[in-house]
Amino acid sequence: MDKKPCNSSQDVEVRKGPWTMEEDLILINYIANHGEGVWNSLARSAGLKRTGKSCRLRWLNYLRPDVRRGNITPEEQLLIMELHAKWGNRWSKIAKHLPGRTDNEIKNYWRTRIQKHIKQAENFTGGGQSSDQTSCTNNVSSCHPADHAVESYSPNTSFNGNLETTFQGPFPTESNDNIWSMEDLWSMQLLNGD
DNA sequence: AATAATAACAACCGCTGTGTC
DNA sequence: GGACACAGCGGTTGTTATTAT
Repeated sequence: MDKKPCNSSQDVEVRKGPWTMEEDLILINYIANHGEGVWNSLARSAGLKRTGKSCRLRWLNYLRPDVRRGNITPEEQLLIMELHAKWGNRWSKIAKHLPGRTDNEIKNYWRTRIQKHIKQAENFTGGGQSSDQTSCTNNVSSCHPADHAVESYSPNTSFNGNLETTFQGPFPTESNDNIWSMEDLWSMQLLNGD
C-alpha cells in the first residue's frame, strides 16, 4: 500500500496533527450524508486536507456515534486481560468483544496501565524471575497475565482508583476552544445535516 | 509558585492482507 | 499472474494533563 502518493492528481498539502472542530464537523457531516467507504476519495470529496487513513482513524476511534470512551469497567478490564492472555496483541480482535471500544483505546489502555501494573506485580512477587516472566505479556501461551493482573486489580488497589480519577469523562468540561463533547458535535451535525 | 517527572491519550507510520483491473 | 489501490492492524511517537518535588 501507499505505493505512491495518493495526491498524485493534485498537489494538495496534507494536514497532520490534532484534528480541529471544523474538520470533525466536516467529516461527520460528510459521512452522515454519504456514508463511509473509500476513505481517500472521501477525504478529497469532503474537502479535508487529510489522508484517507487519517480520516478513517479519526472516525473509527473518535467520531463514530457508538464509540464509548473512558470509564472502562472492571468487567471490561477482566475481559481485556482474558482475551489478551488468549490472543496476545490482537487488539482489533479483542476490541470486537468489547462493544463500543476501539482497538486503539484498548491498546493504549493496555500499554499505559495494565502492562505497567503487571510489571509492578511481578517485581513484588519475585524480582529474580523476571528473565522469563517479564516477557509474560508477550508469552501468552505459557502464562496468564490476567492472573497476575486480576489479583492486583481488586477494587481496593490504586489501579482502580486511577481509573476513576483518570476517566472523568470523555472530555474536560472547562471552556476551551478545542474542547467539545461528541454530543455537541452530533447535535450540531443534526442541525446542519438533513 | 515554579519546575520536573510521569501518565494518559490522540495520531502517525510502516507493514500486511485483500480485492480489482 | 502481476500491479495497483485500499482497508485494516499493530507499533511507536508526540502532545497535553496531572502529580510530585
